[in-house]
Amino acid sequence: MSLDIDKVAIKTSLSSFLGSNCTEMDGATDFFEELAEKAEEVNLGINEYIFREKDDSDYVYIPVSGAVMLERATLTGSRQVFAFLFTGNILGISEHKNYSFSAKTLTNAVVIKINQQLILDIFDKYPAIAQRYHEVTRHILTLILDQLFIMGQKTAHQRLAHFLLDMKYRLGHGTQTFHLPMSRQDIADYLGMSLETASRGFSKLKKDGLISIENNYQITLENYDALKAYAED
Amino acid sequence: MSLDIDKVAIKTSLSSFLGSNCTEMDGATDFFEELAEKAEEVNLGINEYIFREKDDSDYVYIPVSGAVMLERATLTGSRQVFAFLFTGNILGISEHKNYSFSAKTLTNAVVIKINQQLILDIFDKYPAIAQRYHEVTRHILTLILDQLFIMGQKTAHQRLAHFLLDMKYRLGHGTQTFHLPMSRQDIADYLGMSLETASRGFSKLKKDGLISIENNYQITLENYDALKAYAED
DNA sequence: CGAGCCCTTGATGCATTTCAACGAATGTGG
DNA sequence: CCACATTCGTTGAAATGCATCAAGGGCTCG
Repeated sequence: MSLDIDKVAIKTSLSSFLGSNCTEMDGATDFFEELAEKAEEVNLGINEYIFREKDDSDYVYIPVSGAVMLERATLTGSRQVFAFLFTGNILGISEHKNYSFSAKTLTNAVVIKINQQLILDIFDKYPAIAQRYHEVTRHILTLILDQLFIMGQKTAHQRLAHFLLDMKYRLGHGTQTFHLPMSRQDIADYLGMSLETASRGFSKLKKDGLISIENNYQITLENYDALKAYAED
Repeated sequence: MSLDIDKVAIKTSLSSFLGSNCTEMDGATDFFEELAEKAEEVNLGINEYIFREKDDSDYVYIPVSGAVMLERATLTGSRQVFAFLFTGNILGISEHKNYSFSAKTLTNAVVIKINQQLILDIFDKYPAIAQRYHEVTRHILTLILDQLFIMGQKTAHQRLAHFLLDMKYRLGHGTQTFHLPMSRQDIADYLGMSLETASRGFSKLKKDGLISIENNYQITLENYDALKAYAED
């Protein structure tokens, strides 16, 4: 009965992105059954593209495990990273006809793949789900506004501090230690700085005793309050 | 019958933001009637706040005339401008319970004020309108992503060039000349640079023959293609 | 005509990028 | 199992872009 187990995983992921309170909504149970039936799981290796910019945006994806990066490349070879996504996040929700960025795995990953049209059809049956879906879109919009705010305001090192606080929140699972799945270059492209400046930022925060670093990717926040104070001016 | 004239203006603005094709949608006519009946027009002076960050986001606004700026202030007195909005744009659509930024007029302005709950109620009656409304939200999201992209990639002068191209598109009405309703400081806070850097950017573009400037605010693009090439690396 | 505001311009210092070299970790084939 | 190559991160030095400080100029409005 491995098929059923798959469907359980899909339902768990769906409810994690829709919010736990969603399971008590009218028609939510039916909705989960129907969507889980038609969604599919995809296994991906490291550094694989889930979709590319300007591809037809026919699908929405939800990572079950692993980490994903949203990026856009320029003509001249530079790159902007828009977001890092982990388990329970959602990709492609805000796209119209074509994706406006590429999605690339940072690790091996399993993602749920759902047809957009399927979701639109389901909205007609379950208006409460449609409402929740668009709340998620609006939430993403406020997250991007926050990111835009940070990009405009902060110095490079402060932006890095802010990034680490965000990663602690999303990857720390209640602890001060977490593993970064992305490279220094990825971080630099996310925060709008050079690789070297990102690296120097890590070194400075370490020297000041705000963080400690093991094997480049394992980070511990040694003084959460001080790091927060540093990030916020 | 000045009231009826007001309602015509409201309907015109609604259709301009919902897209002209929307008037041919099922139920659109009824929708316009109903919304225009319950919406109200507000007259505002220059430098007035339409709403402030953290106010209850009970209303959505659509400028009929004038220009509006979305901004967020920091504890330390600096400021990030998120967007400049003109006739037919919409404000507050993506907010959940509280606004995540303030909206302030740059000029005298007339805006249509619509209750959010009213819109939600109307969605139940006219699903096609709900669909279109959420398309607008998604479109706004892609615009902010573009802005984030620019903030990360470009040098200060290139960001300014990009800004001017955007303003030409939105304010030029097909010509190469347009009037900027915002100050150098507003532009600087939008593009994440100092007032002086913004000013130097204008001077440089003028010196290079890409633009000409009358009275500080009246801009003409003298060489659109060259400006575009400059903006895009 | 004068006051006040905004914009421009110059000079200086600092933050960040760029160029370059080195070091650590990982993987490969002999 | 050990050279070797490769990739990625760190660090230093030089150059550059931008912010800051400061002064002056042009509009606008009373």
